[in-house]
Amino acid sequence: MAVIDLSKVPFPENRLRSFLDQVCEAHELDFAAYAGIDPVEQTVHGFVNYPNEWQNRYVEQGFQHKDPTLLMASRSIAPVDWQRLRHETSFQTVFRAAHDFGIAEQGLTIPVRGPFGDIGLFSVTRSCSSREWSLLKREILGDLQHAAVNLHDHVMKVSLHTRKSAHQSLSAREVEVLQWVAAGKTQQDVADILSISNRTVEVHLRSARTKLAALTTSQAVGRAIGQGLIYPN
Amino acid sequence: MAVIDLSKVPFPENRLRSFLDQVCEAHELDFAAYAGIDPVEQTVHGFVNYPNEWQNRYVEQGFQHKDPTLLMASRSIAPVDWQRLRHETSFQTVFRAAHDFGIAEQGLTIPVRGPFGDIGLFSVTRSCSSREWSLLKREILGDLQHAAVNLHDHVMKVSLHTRKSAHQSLSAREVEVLQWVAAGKTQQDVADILSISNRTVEVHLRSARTKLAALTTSQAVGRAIGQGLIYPN
DNA sequence: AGGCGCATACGGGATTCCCCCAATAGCGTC
DNA sequence: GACGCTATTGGGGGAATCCCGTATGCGCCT
Repeated sequence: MAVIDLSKVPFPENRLRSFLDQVCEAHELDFAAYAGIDPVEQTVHGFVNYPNEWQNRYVEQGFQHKDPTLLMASRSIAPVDWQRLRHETSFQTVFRAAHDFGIAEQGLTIPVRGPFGDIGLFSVTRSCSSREWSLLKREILGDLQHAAVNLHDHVMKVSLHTRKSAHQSLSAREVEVLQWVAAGKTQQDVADILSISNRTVEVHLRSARTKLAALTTSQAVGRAIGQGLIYPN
Repeated sequence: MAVIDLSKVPFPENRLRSFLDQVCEAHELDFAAYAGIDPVEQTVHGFVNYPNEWQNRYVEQGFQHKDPTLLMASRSIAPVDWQRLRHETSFQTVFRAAHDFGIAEQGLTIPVRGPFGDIGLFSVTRSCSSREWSLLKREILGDLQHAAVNLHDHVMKVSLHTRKSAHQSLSAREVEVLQWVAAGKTQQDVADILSISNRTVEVHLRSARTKLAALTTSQAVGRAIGQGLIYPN
């Protein structure tokens, strides 16, 4: 998965970086970071506030693949406080390294999801005691949540044109067929249900696989569910 | 600024209703409503604050299928202010009817998405001028966002729990195989990847299908994703 | 009017999957 | 130690899928 650092892009995206600074300043935070995961393009758009040295180190070590804060938050609905991850070994690995760059263990990651399986992860950190942290958190969590949503909304709107070219949606018939297949029907079953030829069913499936860039029908079903095109059964 | 932290409230079912009341009271709102859409079970769990007469009317007329606030919010990342929907004919239809029940046109709907395609829609209304509304909105949007996330998180955790208890879980190996199949690998591919026989892969798949009560592997993949056992690729 | 996407239908051949069967070895539990 | 569960491996045969095509009609858009 390619990691694209938006802060180095000569676009108005540089405003995003300064937005992070504003958030930190307004809420007495040390650092903030955003990572937007685009499931279609398999890319991660990120921009952070952290020291450059730590950014480099982070990517060098491939921490984005094992960072428990990202893993946990990408499966969660609500914000994830890093304190709850203390006991995990991967947490130790990443944060022992982070400590050398002045990054504290107090922090949280807020996940935001869009309608196309896109995920935004907004993290903030602050060096302080646990007590202070929990007080501060209660006070600013609403604002952070709001900021996270706006951030992700903005980033996704920006990369909407990219998505449109890559994400061709399925035809109504293809969705219909795929939905039945996901419900455990064979091609012949679907043909009977829809009163069409089993050959035609196969054509629709083939087309759906192509559009979803799936090698097998099973993968196509998984992708379609992941993108909310069909519902699991 | 009063913040009701749902994460700390242990929820018996009927508390959800009173939580809506608390939100309204804390933020000077008239009504609040939550609708949780579970794509797996094809169900909608709703809690509202509205007058009972309006609830009945709403469902009678099938407004949930044309209500533009729900349609728009279910496609959006950020909160949707109802003012932006004024011009739509479906908005007129619904809100002309709503007006007779004392429900104002000032309102907004906050969408929240979970990792499995589940969507929560949290709506609040208030009878006031546009100016007042936009001022109030700016002040409480963060808290509302926070409340929406916690609400959805809680509802989904409850329904996930009931779901999990009903299903037997797969073995580690079965999950592993299924995850690779969902990634588009053939049985032989998986066999090579895991350095086992393709026959063994097939046995695991068969076992997984049986446990998931799936007729085909595609359905098993769909079910596994729907239950959060594996992740779409 | 022509181009394009979609839905429909058909075929042959290669591949894969699915289901029946049986067997061994490890690991934890009763 | 017997029992149960899991992981592993194997064969054979039939069914289904997948991939390579071709072809027609229909609607939409420029």
